[in-house]
Amino acid sequence: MANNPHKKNPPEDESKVIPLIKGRRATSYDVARLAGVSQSAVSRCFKPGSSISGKMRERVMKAAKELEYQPNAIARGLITQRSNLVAVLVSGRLNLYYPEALFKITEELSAAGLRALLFTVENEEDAETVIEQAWQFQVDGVISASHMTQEQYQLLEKRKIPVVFFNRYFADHPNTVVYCDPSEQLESLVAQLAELRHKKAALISGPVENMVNRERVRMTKDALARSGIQITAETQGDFSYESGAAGLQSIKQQDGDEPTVIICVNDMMAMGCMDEARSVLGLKVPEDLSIISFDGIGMSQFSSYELTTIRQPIGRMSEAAVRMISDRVEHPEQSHEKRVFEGAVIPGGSIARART
Amino acid sequence: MANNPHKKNPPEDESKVIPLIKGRRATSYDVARLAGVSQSAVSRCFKPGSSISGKMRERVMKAAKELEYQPNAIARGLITQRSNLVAVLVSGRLNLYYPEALFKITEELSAAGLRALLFTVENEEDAETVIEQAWQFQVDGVISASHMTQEQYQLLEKRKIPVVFFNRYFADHPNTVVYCDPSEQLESLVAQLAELRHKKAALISGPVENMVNRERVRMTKDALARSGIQITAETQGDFSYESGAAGLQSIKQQDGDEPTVIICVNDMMAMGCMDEARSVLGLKVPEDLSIISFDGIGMSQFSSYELTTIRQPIGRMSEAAVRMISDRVEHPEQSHEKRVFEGAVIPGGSIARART
DNA sequence: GTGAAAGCGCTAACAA
DNA sequence: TTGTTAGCGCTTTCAC
Repeated sequence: MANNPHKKNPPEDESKVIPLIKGRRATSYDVARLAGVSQSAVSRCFKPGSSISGKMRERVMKAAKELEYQPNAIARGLITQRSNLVAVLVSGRLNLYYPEALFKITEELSAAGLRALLFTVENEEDAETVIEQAWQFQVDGVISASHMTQEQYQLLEKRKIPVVFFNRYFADHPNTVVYCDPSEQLESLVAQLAELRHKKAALISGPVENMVNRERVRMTKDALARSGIQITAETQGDFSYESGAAGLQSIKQQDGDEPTVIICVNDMMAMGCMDEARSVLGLKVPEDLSIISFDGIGMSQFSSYELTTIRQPIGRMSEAAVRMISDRVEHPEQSHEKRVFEGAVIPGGSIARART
Repeated sequence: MANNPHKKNPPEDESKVIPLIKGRRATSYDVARLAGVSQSAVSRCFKPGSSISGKMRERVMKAAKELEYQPNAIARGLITQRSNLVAVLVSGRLNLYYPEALFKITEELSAAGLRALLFTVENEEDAETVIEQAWQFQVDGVISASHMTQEQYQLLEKRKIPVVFFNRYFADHPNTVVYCDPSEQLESLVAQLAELRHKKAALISGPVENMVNRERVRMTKDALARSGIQITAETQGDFSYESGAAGLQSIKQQDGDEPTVIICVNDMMAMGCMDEARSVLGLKVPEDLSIISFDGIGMSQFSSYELTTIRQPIGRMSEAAVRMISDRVEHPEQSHEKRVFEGAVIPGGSIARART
């Protein structure tokens, strides 16, 4: 080990003191030496709530400023067993709705004194390696807005790493979750469709392994059944714009009665669907065809679309997720909690009275 | 310090050995003890390229697997002076084009054995605190796709933290940059406009402090001048959809001849502009009004828009940024480099012969 | 309130 | 090839 400036402060063995050579980062020892105090005093100055005299604090801070000293968070993490790092797992592709949540989560984490270690997860193997990476980096917690198997979750549990799920959860396993339940709003939206004389609907769903998709499909079918609206066609997309467009084509090619309304599991597909209806099939939306969907992403309200959709309160959900993860980091044995937010209907302009 | 299982392996002072109590994370000492080897042997097994016998490796790996041991990256970072962390600075709001780059960068970093520590930066003060945070966490490097003052950059330089700028740089200071220069493509696009008989253009620019904006404005004016197209109106937006719509209104209210083409500094504003033209002003695009812009974000090609725009090769740029940052981490004294990518015209369908 | 000393879990120089 | 040893920069008892 080349340059070891310290270990025991005074008596100063001048021959061994490395005088902050160029480029070397100042350590608490350097500050202590300059201020003429012990290293532990320096440490205390940078720990909020330590008992320290004003005079001491002043001296130390002056020296610290002079040396541009900032405590080394890595070293601190090593001893406190707290990295202040939170792994944030998102799936990069699909769904342009996650960026909004991601940025909000990052900001909130920052405000809570935590840093976001970002991981993109596209599939199960990714999740596997990401979990190992996060573990190696001693993350204090995980916020997962991406796919994860139950085994992977249990591994994290076993390792006592708190996890908060964002818009997904395991029904048969206790876990901490922030979630949006749009069922009430869907109910009223579907009732509205019934009033508008819609009798036949088509459904464009998302990836079957995706929980948000499954839930939305389930509640849509329930609501439609209750309102006496029949599903005449159903097709599966992958949440993307293109798959929404393709979905409409597939519906048109299916036998059975023409639907008067298309229900898309997310906005992105609804936009694809709407564009396809207008520019390829020459249909007017909403006059010839109504469309509703879920998410309420920003672009769904651009005037080309003005989707009638059910918005998730992304901001509050992100805030809640961060609150929950920092609570769980502080109190690991705390019981699980599920925070469910309601959706909100954005009236938009993509529904109208059914063509008869 | 409650549980200290080690310091010196054999002779095993059984009274002091803590037998991996529940929940305690296995350390290299635990593995060493179980495998009956020295702790440093364990360390070597996890360092690629260490000289170690097959037999030893096998024994150690078996024990490691049994204890689910993974090296502690934080502790490793403390001694190697390499955190393997790279700060990624993005500006959250505005511009939905950054998410694409962000996810790509994260993936590439991951492939290079580096982790992305994500920071959102909205203004100069944010940048200030973010830089301090990054410094505390001993990041090996910074990829900045957000605002940063020259002083802030110099601070990072002084601290010997390599920085790669994404789509921005300081002209009067050496720095490492990945950049997209769309001027050639713009030249040909403007020539095309001239052929289409456009004589009067309006410009919707972005925030003046933004470099990409300034560059695009400059080269647009140059190109227009060379092609003999006059700028009859100019207005400033903030890169957002809404400001694009407002920009068009502002242009319409300005005195002077009606422009036949609007040039927007990014796609998002162009989309707002197009929607405003169509749905509020009742204009047909491109028949009544042509629009061109910059970026080539995914949604610019949705059939509602089909913008004629100049795409940035985000994927290659992200890849380059990561390559450059890991090079600079490895070789800090290496000279600066600027990698400039060309744009690519997406023909789209938002330009036509000028109305006369 | 302050300082001395003991590590957090790891790597790496050195010796064997 | 393997083990011993000395720290990386910090926090935290424990005396004083």
